[in-house]
Amino acid sequence: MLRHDYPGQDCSIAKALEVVGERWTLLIVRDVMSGRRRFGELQKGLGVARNVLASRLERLVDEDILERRPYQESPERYEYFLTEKGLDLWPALVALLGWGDRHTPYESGPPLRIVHKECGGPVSDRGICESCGKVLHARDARALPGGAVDPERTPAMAQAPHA
Amino acid sequence: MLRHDYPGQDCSIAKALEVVGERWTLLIVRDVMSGRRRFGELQKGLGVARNVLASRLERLVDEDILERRPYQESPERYEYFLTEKGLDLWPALVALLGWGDRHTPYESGPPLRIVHKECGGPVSDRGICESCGKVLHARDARALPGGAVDPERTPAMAQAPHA
DNA sequence: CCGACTCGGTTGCTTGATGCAACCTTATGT
DNA sequence: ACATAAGGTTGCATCAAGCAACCGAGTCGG
Repeated sequence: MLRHDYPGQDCSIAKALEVVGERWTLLIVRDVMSGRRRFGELQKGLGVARNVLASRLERLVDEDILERRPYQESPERYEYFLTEKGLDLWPALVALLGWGDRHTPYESGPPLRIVHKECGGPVSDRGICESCGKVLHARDARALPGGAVDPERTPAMAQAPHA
Repeated sequence: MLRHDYPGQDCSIAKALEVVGERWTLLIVRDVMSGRRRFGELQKGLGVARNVLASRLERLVDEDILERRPYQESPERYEYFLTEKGLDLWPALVALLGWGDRHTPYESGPPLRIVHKECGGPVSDRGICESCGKVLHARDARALPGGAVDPERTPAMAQAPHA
C-alpha cells in the first residue's frame, strides 16, 4: 500500500481499514489474540518479512490496538498484548472467518471452530453462541482445530486473550 | 501488496483476506452494495486510480463476488452487481463499521446508521436488529446518513442490493 | 574463554504494486 | 467539427513489500 489512508472517505469502514486494512495487520491481530505474543513467534507463524512485521507492530501500538510490555530486562525483550480496542476487533475477525469458511472449499471442513468457553457451544459468524444464544466478545470464546490442520500453525483464537 | 496471498496459512481468515484484503477491495464491495454499479461512479466516489479499480473489479468478478452485466450495447457498457457470495460479506462490513464507529472519534456521531428495512430498528455491529432481534442479511438492511456527512459521498449501504 | 545460538529488531537492496496522467474507442450532443 | 461521456488501457514514477545480512546484549556448551 502506498499510503495507508483513504482520503475523503467519511465512513467508519474506511477509517477502520486505514488502521487494520494493511497487508498482514489483521493476521497479526489474529495471532496475538491466539496467544502469540513475541516477535519471533509472530514472524515464524506468519512468514512475514521481519521489517514489515516490525513496522506493523509499531503502527498497532501507536494506534492503541496492541500494547508492548517488557517481559525481561537485559537484554530487554518485549511481548505484545491486545488492548480493549484490539480485542474489540474480534467480531470482525469472526465475520471474516465465517465468510471464508462458507466460501473457501476445504476438503476436511473448516480448519477452526470457535466455541463458547462457558457452555462449549459453537459460535456463529455473528459472534453469537448457537447453543445458549448469548452475544459474545473475545474473552468469551476460544478456538479449536476443526479439520485436518497442521497443529504447528493453528492459531487457537482467544484462548488466553490480553494477559 | 506484493502477492495477494498468505502462503501456508490454513485459516479462513487468511483465505478471506487473500480475496478481499487488498487495498480498496472492501470499499469497492461497500460501494457496490450501496448502489454504485458503474466504473465511473466507483472511481469518482472512491478516488482510486483507474487502473487499480479495473484490476480489482476483474479480480472480484473472477472470484465470483461481483457479476459484470452489460446495460447497453454499442458502445458496450457494463454494470457490476454483487453475487450471493459478495452480499454475504455484509456481516464483515457491518462488524468493521461498528469497530470504526466505536474507536474513531467523529464529532457529530457515526456517519452511517444501518437500519432494519422491515421494522426500522437500528442494526448492531453483529448485524442484528436491536428492535426486533432478528439476525439480518444484506438485503434486510439499509443505511442512512447518521451525522454531518457530505451527501455526495454517502454510501447508502444495501439500499438496493443485487439488482 | 571462545564460539554458537537466541531474541528483537535494523539496514540495504530488489521487486512489484500503486498513483497519476495521457490516450483509445464508440457514441451522443450542439 | 468539436466536446463530452463511459469504460477502460498504457507508460512511467514512486513507494511498499520481500529477502538476506547484520547488530547488540545476553546465555549456553565445552
